[in-house]
Formats: sequence, structure tokens, C-alpha cells
Amino acid sequence: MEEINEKGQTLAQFLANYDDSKYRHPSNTVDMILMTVTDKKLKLLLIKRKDHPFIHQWALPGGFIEFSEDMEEAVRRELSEETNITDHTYFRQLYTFGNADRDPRTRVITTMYLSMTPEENIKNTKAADDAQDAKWFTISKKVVESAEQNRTCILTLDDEKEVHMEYVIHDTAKHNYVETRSILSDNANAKLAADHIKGINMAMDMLQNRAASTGIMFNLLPEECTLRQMQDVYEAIIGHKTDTGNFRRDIRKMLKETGKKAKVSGKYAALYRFNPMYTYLEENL
Amino acid sequence: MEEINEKGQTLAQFLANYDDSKYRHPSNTVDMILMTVTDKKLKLLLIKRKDHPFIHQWALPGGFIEFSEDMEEAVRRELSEETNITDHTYFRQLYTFGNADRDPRTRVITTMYLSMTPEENIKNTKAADDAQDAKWFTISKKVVESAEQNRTCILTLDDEKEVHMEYVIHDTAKHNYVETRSILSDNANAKLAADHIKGINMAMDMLQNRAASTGIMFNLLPEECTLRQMQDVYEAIIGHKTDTGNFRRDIRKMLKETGKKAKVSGKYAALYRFNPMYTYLEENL
DNA sequence: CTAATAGTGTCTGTTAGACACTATCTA
DNA sequence: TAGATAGTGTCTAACAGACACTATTAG
Repeated sequence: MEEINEKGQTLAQFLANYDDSKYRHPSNTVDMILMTVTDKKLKLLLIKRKDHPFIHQWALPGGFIEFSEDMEEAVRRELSEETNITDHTYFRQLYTFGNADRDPRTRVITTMYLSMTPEENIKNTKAADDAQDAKWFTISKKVVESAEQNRTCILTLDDEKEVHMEYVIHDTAKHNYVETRSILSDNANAKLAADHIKGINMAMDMLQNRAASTGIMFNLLPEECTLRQMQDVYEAIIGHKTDTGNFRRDIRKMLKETGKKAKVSGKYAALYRFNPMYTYLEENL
Repeated sequence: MEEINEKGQTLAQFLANYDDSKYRHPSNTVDMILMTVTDKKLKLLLIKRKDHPFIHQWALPGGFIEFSEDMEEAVRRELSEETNITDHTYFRQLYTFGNADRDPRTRVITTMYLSMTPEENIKNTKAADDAQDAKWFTISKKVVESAEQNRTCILTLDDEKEVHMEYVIHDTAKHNYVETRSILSDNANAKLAADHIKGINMAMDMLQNRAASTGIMFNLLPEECTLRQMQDVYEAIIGHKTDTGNFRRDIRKMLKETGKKAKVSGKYAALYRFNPMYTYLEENL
């Protein structure tokens, strides 16, 4: 039985008359916060823009969503355009930024995705069409001051050669939300395009928060790895050293033994793999 | 100093030549998951669509984002269009759904917001232009089976008269993500439009997860309330009874005393208010 | 030998679940 | 009086932080 609306139209008739060209529409993009760990340091991929707007500023890789393309398809396409990353890379939606004035070209609504991959998966990183350069930056976020309703953190992005970006992040607890302000620090010699610092900050919050209680960090590790490798990645995420005994005691709950051993700096260390049963803890927003 | 791109253009010149009309653009909407608690039950506002597509189906209130309007402005506008809700209503972004085929009219990318308000704030709920009806549904999500890598829940939406919607939600833990499937149950006599069940399910997950560890539930309570009122709201969210002694012991950490007392069913009970210092725990995604 | 890393054991204070209990008011 | 709700106290097992410890290998 075909349903009919108040004008007596069937769905097919309604769609035939539907016209969305009367209104101007925003552009939609996906941006990727792509992380890996190399040399025991957490890294973020940034590109240097070669055109307006935000010319010569560092930005998250990303691009427009095509009209008939799912958002996840757009993310996968961008991932393979920017790097030679395989299809199995982990990514998850983080947040959608859509302030009316966030891009001077037109209204741009961007959905940011957090993506992670082990070092071994990154074959080469090419600078895409819109980029002058693409670089992996060491990223860290550290709390410098914490009071009852305020917290101050320093988020740094450093290429360990010439580029150093540093933001002071102030969080203030209001009645039912947390207000976050990000200020470019004086010792920075470059800056991030648009509102990208907001997404990067949210990604760091999420990662640091979930590192201990979920298996999220295993997306930065090879399938089989030693406890020491795990602890190195964990410490790269949270930004400080942690107790080895406690770390091992707690992480074991998430692991399966492989029976294999690998030689790591002299001694033979046991290899473990993540027990996917623990993916469960991650599910919740 | 004015920056110049490879074509020798300043930003102003670049923008003057920028034209986004060559590509067809998606439409962008905001949808609201608006909850309250009445009669010790968690409620969700749904509207019955009066036109194609999804005609006569129950849907989340929402609408198109105007070209020059911030997303949060669109949410506030929709909130006041659907209800007489004041400006102080809590809302937070949940997720953006943008599958290419999710709406038969055109490509529609929708960002869902979870919004909560105490019962007292809802003066009247009007059916908007696009709606035949607007109703508050009792919502609950309960786990019915839980194994190592699988979980089955039942999510019900019931108007306690004639409409009963029921979905079976299957979660399966994969290597690094959780796959969720939602199936309309046989005992349902109505259904939700488009993919709205997905957002509602995510909202319930988030609420249930954060109810114990954050102050999120205080958005459903008047500023000053008794411990019993809090426990009622908490139980409405998680869907089952909880131990009164333990609940009181734990919730006290988040409260400030007011010194006032209110008469609740005979006895005088102390009134408390939420200590916003605890907003902090909520911040993290 | 020392330095570095793999890996273990233990003590302690805090927390979460279970449950038993008293007090006060209404019907 | 019974029944409901306000509000408290206690026992226990699990957990998290701090820290001391052994074992093996490279240089």
C-alpha cells in the first residue's frame, strides 16, 4: 500500500518535485587526525598548505566529501591519498566543526576522524595536491596546572628540526559543560590552520583518557608485541613515565599469550596479542 | 605582509575567484535527542512526520542548518521551535550520520545532539510544521544477554497508550571496533524514520555509561533536589533499581549542601545542589 | 664489573557491591 | 498498625598506587 501525503503525492511523485537548489548549501569535508608512534614518541601527520586560505600554515590532511560518497569512504580515500596506508587502518569519528565563519571560502562543515596505525604500516607519506609538504610531528599534551574548576595544559607539536607549535589549553568547568580556550604560545614559530587545534586537542583528551581503560593503544602497535613495547606506547600517549609493575599487572587482563618470544635489546621477551574481547570496553562514547 | 599563492593571488583575490557552485553539495541538518524525566521515567521527544520521506513514521525533531548559522544556533532554534524550552537547556554533540543514501530526497548529512532538560522547563510541546504530532515516549535500554564478544539489548520507545516501538540491538566486538546492528522487533507497531535508532542508541549508551561517573544526570533535575529524586532519575536512566546506601555514599561527593529541607511524601528531606567542580569528569569524550 | 631492560612480589589505602539497620511520616 | 520513604553503618573483595626486588644480557 502506497502512502500518500497531504498534496496527494506518492513518494515517487514527491521526490520528482523535490528541489534543493533554492538554498545555498555548505560544503562538507572530512579531516583526519592520523597518529602513529615512532621512536617511542607519539606522532601526528600534518600538511603545509600551499594555497589560500591558511596558506603556509600547518593543517590536518582532509578534503571534500563527494556528493555520492559515504563519509567513511571519504576518510578511506583521503587516507590512501595522503599515505600508502592499507585498508585496515583504524579510524573513528571524533567531532563535527561547523561554525559559519570557520573558512573564508564558503560555509565548510568538517567532520574530524581520529585514525591510528602502527609505524610499520606507513610506507611513505606524500604531500598531496593541496600541500607544499607533509610531516610527522611529535605531539604531546601535558597538564601544567590543575585547580578545582580550572585546568591548564600545554599541547606541543614539534618536527624536531625547525617547526615548533605550542598551544596553551585552558579548561574551565561551568555549570554543565567545560569551556575550552586554546591560545598559541609565544615560543611557537608556526601555527595550525583554521580551528584544527580544537580537534587535535579533543583527540589527545580522548586518547589519554582511554589509553588505560581500553585497548585503543593497540591500534598503534604491531599485532604481536612485548609488554615493554606496550608500555612505551602507553607512555608516549599519556606523556609521562608509569610504574612497570602496575602497568604489567593491569595490561595482562587485556592480552592473550602467543607462546612466542622476541629478542629485544639482549633479553628474550614474551610476545602477546590483544584479546579482542576487550574491544567492548571501548564501545561507549 | 600579505601572503601570495602560486598564482600570485592575495587572499582577497583568491576568494573573489572562488566558486563552489560547480559541485553539487549535500544538505546539512541537526537532529535533537531531547530527553526529560517525568513520573520517574526517562522520556524522549519524537514527532510524527506528515510528509515524505518517512511519512507517518516517528522521527527526531530537527531541521536544516541555515547557510550562515552556526550549528549550535541551529540546535537552539530547533529546540525553541519544537518546545518552549529556555536558553539554558543542556545539549552536546553526539555523532554525525552521513551515509550517501540515508535520505531519498538528496544527500543529507545530519549531526545529532543530545539535549536534556528538567521536567519543569517543558511548558508545552508543539508539533512543528513538518509534524502531524509530537509526543514524549518512555525510553529504556536493557541488556538481555551478554557474552564475551557479543551483547544483546532491547531498546523500547513507548507512549503508554497505543504506540510501541522496540528494537533489538546486537553488539559484536571485532578486532578494533564494535559492530552494532539494530533490528525492529516483531512486537513493535510503529517505527523510527531513517537511521534515527542509531543515534538514539548511542545516546542511551552514553547516558547510561556516564550516569554513575559524571554529573550528566543533573541536567534532568531541578537545581535543588533531594537524594531520592536523584536516585529516581539515575534508575530511570540505567533501567534498574540500585542500592540506596551505596548510591547516597557515592553521589554525595558531587554535591553541595543547601541547608534547606523539602517535604517529600511525609518526611522532610534535605535539598542538595550539584557541585560544578565535578563537571570536570564529564569533559572527556 | 655496570647499565639497561625483562619481569615479579608485596604492602596499603581507596573503592564498590551487598546487606542490615533506624527514624519518621501517612494512610 | 503497616507501608513507604529518609537516612545510616558495616563487612568484604577488588583495585590502584608506591616501591622493593630478581634475572639476564650488552658492553
